[in-house]
Amino acid sequence: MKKIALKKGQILQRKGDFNSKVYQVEGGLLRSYAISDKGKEHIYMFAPEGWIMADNAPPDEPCDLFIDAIEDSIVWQKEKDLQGEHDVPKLIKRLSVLQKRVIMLMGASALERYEHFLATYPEIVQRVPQKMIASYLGVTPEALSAVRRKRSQKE
Amino acid sequence: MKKIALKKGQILQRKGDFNSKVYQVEGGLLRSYAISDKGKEHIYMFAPEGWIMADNAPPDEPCDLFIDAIEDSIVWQKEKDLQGEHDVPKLIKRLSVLQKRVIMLMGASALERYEHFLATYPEIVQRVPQKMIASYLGVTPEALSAVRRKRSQKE
DNA sequence: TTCCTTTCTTAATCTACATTAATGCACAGG
DNA sequence: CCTGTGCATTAATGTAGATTAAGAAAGGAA
Repeated sequence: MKKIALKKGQILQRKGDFNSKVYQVEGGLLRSYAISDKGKEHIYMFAPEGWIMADNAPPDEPCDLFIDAIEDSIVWQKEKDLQGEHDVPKLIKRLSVLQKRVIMLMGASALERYEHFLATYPEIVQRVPQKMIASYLGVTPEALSAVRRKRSQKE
Repeated sequence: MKKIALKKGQILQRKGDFNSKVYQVEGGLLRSYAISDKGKEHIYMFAPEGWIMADNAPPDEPCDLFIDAIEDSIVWQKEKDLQGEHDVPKLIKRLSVLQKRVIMLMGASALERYEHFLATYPEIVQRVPQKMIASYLGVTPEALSAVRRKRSQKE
């Protein structure tokens, strides 16, 4: 277990790395993202203080995600120990959350995705640039801007 | 561990059930699906013989998915034992697959999704009605029909 | 401060997919 | 056998969101 201090923008893990670690965020804000074959960046998740960030790849396979710091951050790096005190209920909870996200992605409009983001990450809306929120939602910054305009008109 | 014989169309699990089970498919074909608040059906996965089918909900939470039989089927029903011989590497593998699917869903066109489906389930294309494939891909049957037409023209 | 780069927003146009509707087919029940 | 019901396909029209382009606002480095 190792403590790591990160500068904003610093990369913690690259796609293709083996033996990816688990990061417990003590302060700051991380993101993980994939880069498609067309070169587009898709943010997979955010992790503010108190959250866990990890690629879900098995340790014998290369990981799929990049992880970097959106703000200066402090994280604890842990090994993914296969055996041992692996918290099975926590793994199942992760599966459940992912499953819900898949279901959501299949049916939801840009507006609904934005509402879902707000519900999932209420504390970080102000700390993340719009274009990253758009990337997380899977829409363009222009589309997100339109969604926000419509929302603010209604209230 | 209990053996269950299912008729085509028979429902094995409903959304909202607690303590959902794990099903090992010995023969036939199952599907799991969600129904959105607008009443639309989204197929989450298929499970032909040899596959495992389960909702990923923790046992203390209601599950999200319906499971039913696309063909007459035989399945083994197992409890989700929290403790005990839970296969952690297998759980991690499931996470990894789900993560890849999320990334795919965020960036892929209807054509790409169809290619992905063919790669994932090569053995069942003939056994599943088009409209269910469309539902799995998150597009309408009409859109799938157009994709298939384009593909066949090219080759 | 000034300059430069990046981000956000607005608007015009384009495109993939949804919706609606009509038609042809297959198969199940009488 | 006829007749209904559901499925697949095609074509038309509609629409959410992508793309392109331009200008305004915000942040960093000298």
